[in-house]
Amino acid sequence: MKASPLFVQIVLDKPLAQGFDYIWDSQKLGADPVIGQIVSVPFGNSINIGVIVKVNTHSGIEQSKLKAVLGLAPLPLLDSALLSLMNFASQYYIHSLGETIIPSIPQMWRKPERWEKLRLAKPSTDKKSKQNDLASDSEQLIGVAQLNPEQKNALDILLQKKGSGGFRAILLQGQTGSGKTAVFLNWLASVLQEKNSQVLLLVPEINLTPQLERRIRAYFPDKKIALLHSGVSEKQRGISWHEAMIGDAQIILGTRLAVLTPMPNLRAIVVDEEHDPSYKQQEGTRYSARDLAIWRAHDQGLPILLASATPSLETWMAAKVGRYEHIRLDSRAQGASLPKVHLVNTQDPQNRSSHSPLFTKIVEGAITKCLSEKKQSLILINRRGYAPVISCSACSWMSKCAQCSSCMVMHKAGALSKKTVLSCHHCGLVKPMPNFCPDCGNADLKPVGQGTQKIEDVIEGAWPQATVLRVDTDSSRRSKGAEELFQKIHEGDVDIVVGTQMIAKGHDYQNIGTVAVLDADSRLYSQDFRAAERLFAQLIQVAGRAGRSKQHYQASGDIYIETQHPDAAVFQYLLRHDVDGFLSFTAKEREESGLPPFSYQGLIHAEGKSIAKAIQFLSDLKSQLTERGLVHKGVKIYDPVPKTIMRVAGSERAQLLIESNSRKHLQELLESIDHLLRQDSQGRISKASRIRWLIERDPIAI
DNA sequence: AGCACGCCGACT
DNA sequence: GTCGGCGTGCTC
Repeated sequence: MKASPLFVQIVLDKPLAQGFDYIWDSQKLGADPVIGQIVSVPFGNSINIGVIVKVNTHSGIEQSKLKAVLGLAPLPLLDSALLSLMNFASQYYIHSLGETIIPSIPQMWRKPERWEKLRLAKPSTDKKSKQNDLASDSEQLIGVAQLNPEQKNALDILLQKKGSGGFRAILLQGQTGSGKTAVFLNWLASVLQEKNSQVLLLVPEINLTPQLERRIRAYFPDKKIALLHSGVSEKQRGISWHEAMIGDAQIILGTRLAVLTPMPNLRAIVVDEEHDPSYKQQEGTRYSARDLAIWRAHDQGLPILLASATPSLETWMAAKVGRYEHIRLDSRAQGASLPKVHLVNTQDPQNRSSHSPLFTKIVEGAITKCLSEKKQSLILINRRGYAPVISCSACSWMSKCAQCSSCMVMHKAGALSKKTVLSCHHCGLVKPMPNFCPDCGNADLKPVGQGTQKIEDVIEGAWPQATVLRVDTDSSRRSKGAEELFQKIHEGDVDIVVGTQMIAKGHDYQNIGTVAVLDADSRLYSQDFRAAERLFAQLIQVAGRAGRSKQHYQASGDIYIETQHPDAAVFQYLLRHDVDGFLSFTAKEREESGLPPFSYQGLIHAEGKSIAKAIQFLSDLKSQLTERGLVHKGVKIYDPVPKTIMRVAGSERAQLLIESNSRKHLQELLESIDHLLRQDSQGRISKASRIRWLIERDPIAI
């Protein structure tokens, strides 16, 4: 051990750009300081955890101010590969290194008072036996032998050794049911043949899809799997993360946060449903797990497979220009054929239903037919609750939220609470349903519009003999979670399922005859330029549910889309299941308007007591940037605008969009903005105007 | 971010 | 007289 005093620089989970120096007492700590060590330190008047990023023999800080490192986490070092990923994420997403690293460590390891206990705890060894129980559920074991020629070909391409660098990015594009999962599981199996190797499998928010987990357990009965998603308990997450970190777990299966897991022997990455917006973190360091996964693969020289039926335009274009390899699966693997898509024009008075303005005769007919054939129907409506707004029939009162600029949604008794309530979906405020208009006292308050609850009522009225099940966040919260609801559907006790987008995600249904999407337009009216892309992906996914069937001879299902604009491109391409056509069309549109992926974007969020102040803050920022000559040619700064939902939980929000044809110029500008704003801020709150600000790179919702 | 310190309004 | 508002500055 060295005799001269040592100083370490430590980063903390604070919005402070700099690290802090501490004294390192090798004697007391019983070890030399090493970069990547997780430690506990006193900071202010509390104890924090941090990570060593530098080791020095001197410090620029006055000796008397320095405190000493208190303790060491009983964990291996964060290795240099992980730290380089963290550094990149921190810079790219303009957040401090500490607030990028620390939140990626599970809660369990963030409590220094528990370290001593964890240090003493003997490593668990009896985990493997537990896994084999689940493996008995071998519903979908597909080995190489069972792959169809197309899948085999895809696997062959994946198995080819390409070059020596190791990095490969491959888009595996294939419609639902084409057997993408079987292909990448076989590929991962071959990667895992190398002793101790690890693979990372990223999935969208999957708390609802233990199906994939079961399948993987069945597929890899002798491998240890680390699960890292929101459905896993905090304790288990800590254990899984640790198993990944020490190289004990070979398969790391998780949602976006799993991309930041230390994995010493990582050999391959799969990002399933790579287009899914849930890969973008919407708080803290707002990273895209898909993009970080690609960066990580590139940095570590690994192959990465991006799988999707409806690739994001970004990925699809990269494949088009040859930056990524492109493998396609075109036929449905298990004999099921594509569902027939029907566009139902809700404008046509002939189609109008007597039951509800959201239903059409065509959809009703399809459901009735399904019922008689003993098949299930899925009805999608993307609105929770009974009615999205309540209005007074006498005056102009509407159920506006007191804290937000949105309306409160009526939830009938039973769903959110025992009584009928009004609930704000933005701030969570819940209040009793008023009996009289708060403005004029009129007793006639009318529900306007329809949510899942209302549709459930309508269906129960229209088909009294049918068993109806509602699946949305409300109903799955009341039962033991969505899984229980899905179980009911699988057991066949349910004739008609009503739900939000939730029912279309990841679940395989075996007996669906009809899928109906009510009010598909509602998502097109959004300002966001990606609305159509997202709707298309969702509809293709929904359509996939209709066509899935194990029985070869069973006719494929039908999907009915209710829209006022059947001619819209998104529906026309859907009609033909033409994913590439839609993406080409969208690419052309984006190119003409200079939108991503033909440009790069950053968004400055501002929130404060009044919208005027927030806008003023952003206007000032904009003019400062121009005055200081920080805006390159090719960089466009839009005018500040109020957010679509301007008020949330009492504070008012605005945003400033920045667009650039050069990644580099955008990055430089965002860094300058961070620098500039930090000068007059405490943390991320401006001193002068009390505006809380945030810089977001590559926003997905504008 | 979290927290302490510090200087001005309506309460026991 | 004081409890407490939040503006200001600091944290190694």
